[in-house]
Amino acid sequence: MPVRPGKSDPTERFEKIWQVVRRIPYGRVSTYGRVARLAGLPGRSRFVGLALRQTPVGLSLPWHRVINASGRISLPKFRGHYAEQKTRLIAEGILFRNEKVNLLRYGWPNV
DNA sequence: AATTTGACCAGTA
DNA sequence: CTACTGGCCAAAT
Repeated sequence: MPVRPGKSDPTERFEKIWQVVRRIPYGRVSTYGRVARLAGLPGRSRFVGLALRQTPVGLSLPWHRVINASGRISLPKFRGHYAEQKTRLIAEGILFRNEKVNLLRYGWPNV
């Protein structure tokens, strides 16, 4: 029993985010803002980034399908998991053009 | 308890 | 295209 079920466990607040991310289809991407809205937390895109950073190992989540509203990967280019995220997206057939993804083509949901 | 941080975003210049 | 701003607000420090 890791944690007292109930309030002060922040992990619970992240679960709604994770549920939405899990629904992003293979070969498509979503944005922090869209995920926040679909999770019932409109305007709290930063919270999505936090939730993804806190993703437990073992929970296989398509975190790489979440990019920013500009179509770019929101990670430092020469640090972190930038390369891994890009590789995973390309492996799903998503094309990059100057480090950017066309959200009109790959964005989910459409609006 | 107070302050800073942040895998964001839309607007503006 | 880049750079900066104000808004956002829970989590982390």
